Amino acid sequence: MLTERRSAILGLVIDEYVATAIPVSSRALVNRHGLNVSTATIRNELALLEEDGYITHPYTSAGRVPSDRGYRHYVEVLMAEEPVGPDEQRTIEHQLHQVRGGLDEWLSLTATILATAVDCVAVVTRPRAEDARLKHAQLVELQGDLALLVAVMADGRVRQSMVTITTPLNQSQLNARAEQLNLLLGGADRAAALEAASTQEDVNNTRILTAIAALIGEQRVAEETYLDGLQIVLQQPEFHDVERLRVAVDRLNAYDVRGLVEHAGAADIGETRVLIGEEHGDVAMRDWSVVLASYGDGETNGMVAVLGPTRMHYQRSIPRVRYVASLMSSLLHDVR
Amino acid sequence: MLTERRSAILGLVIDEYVATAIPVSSRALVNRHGLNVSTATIRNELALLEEDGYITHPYTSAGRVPSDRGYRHYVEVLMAEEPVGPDEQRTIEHQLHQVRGGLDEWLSLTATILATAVDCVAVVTRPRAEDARLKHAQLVELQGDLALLVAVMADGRVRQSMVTITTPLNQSQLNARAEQLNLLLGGADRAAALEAASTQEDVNNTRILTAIAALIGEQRVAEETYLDGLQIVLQQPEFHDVERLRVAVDRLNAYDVRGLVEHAGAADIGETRVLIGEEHGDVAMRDWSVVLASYGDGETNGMVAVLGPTRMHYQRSIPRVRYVASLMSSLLHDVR
DNA sequence: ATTAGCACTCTCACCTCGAGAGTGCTAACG
DNA sequence: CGTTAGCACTCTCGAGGTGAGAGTGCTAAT
Repeated sequence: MLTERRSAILGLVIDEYVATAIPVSSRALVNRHGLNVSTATIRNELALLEEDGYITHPYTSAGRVPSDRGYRHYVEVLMAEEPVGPDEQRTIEHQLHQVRGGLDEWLSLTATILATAVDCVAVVTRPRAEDARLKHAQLVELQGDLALLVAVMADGRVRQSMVTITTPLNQSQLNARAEQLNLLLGGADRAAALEAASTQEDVNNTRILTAIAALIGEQRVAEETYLDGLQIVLQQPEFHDVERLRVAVDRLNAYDVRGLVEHAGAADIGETRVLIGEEHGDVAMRDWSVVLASYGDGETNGMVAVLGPTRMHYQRSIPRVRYVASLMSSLLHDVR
Repeated sequence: MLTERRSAILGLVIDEYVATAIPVSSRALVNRHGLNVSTATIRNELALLEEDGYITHPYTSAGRVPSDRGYRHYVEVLMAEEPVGPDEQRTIEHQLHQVRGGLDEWLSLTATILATAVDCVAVVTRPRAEDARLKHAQLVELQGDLALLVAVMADGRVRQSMVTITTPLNQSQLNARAEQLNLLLGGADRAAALEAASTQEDVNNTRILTAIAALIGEQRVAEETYLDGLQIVLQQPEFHDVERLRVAVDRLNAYDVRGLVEHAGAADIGETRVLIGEEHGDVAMRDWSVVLASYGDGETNGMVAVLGPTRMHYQRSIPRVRYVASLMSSLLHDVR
């Protein structure tokens, strides 16, 4: 059972540990929070909290460290979110409005801003329609029998690939051909494009349509996720140790952001998901937590997330991830 | 003066140090290379090499470590390149032919292959024409007064940006407009596009042409350089120390590859440049060396480079960088 | 010019040891 | 019965000390 007092003590333990990264002792709790009980009483409570699995012991005579379960309780029950103050909002919006370039630059800046705001690794994915549809295809003459196919998707993604044409066509012929196929396809998804490809008599049309289908279905993690903050998170005291630092660098390099999104499921817009330690399924990342939110209009969506040690400042990171996601939603809305 | 024997000894010191990462002693040299002189003689020679600045001493009683100057002499005079054997060639070519996707995937795979082949960080830049020229522009209707401008460059780059149109145009009107501007521009470079923009009566044309000019001139490092091997190079013994490891991660994240290319100058196709330690001008990277080569047809060029500690296996890395660059040149030629 | 010999220097790994931080338990207290 | 003082016990951590080992640099002999 989690009495009220015990619960409050758990909150203090977590606040303290998050702030210092040092296992917290009964004394530290009494001294630094003006409790009216003795350290012995606190020790009794701590022992009970440990029995219930909310905290642990690195070794017999060290202070207490929160467990995944402890953090979970904290995030769901105890924590008071630290709102994004007006100044901070202004700073973030100001930085975002600096962007002169396109969407990419915007997304990558967002990752940087978020990373510095919460001292974690930040990940932002490019907005993407659930079911990808073609908006417009174009063919550009390259050389001889080679043409460049450029496909613009309904969500604004632009993709290209090369297509070999059996008989060389000049640019105006290519234009005509593209126009013809655009009319034929008119907002097709991948399946429809493949279907169309299979019913064509003309070899070139089949090739082009197949290539279009491939582009519609294509997933390119590298170009669709923007990431920053590796150096920042590695400053955290948990990485003062060589081995841990090396492991962290390795892990973060190999870390599969796609897997993360899939495991978290599509968070609803406005909602924030928190995955603590082992909760996100990846054992290799058991010491890491993830806070993520989706943004977009429900049709075309992207994701904003931060990745940090389980000893993360949830009070700050959760509202900030939520704020940035909502900001992205509205900016995206304004642009469209 | 660098007598023949002294020079040979320098070679041995470097071979030894490159292999072990341990400062090399007079004894190690005599034992491991069957020299017919005593350690004392070697010590005398080492003292003279040190006087001339080819090697140094971490502290009074440690072995010798090569200096930048020592490596430079080694690379230019002493070194025997380790050729890329037929097996290795086959493996590399085989891996490269696996690629199904586009140029990007190809470049990123190249970086990975090179990184594992030489145990360094590998950098590959996307081929790019010296003076960027437009090949074809296209406008796609998005929503209301917003259109997506897609520009294909002569070197195959595809770039997009949004353009606001004063009065909404439907897709076929946009097509016509694009066609008109394509005819007007016909392979223009940035200056010509700006020139054309300034002489237009129509506001929309001016906007579109200005946007095209911006796209032609745009440099996007993130999307034009492919990098791999961070984890690999960090395995090297020099990074067993926490502080060095952290510094290396920081540095490599912040490292400005563009600056590197600029400082190295445009290496001629077929030529390999080596920048050792402080030679590349960036003090922060004084412990790092760079081996780079250009590839392409002289018009449309890219760069291949590896980045590693000055204690790099130059014998392997130089021929491998050269080989990969020439491979890229011919593959690029075949595709075009 | 080469070399054996030797004194000297510096590092590194290892050990010990005591201080300090914390806990857990017990017995007493209101 | 919850709370608390007291105390024994455990474990870590840093300081200091030490000896072995690795290497050099010098000198004097060949």
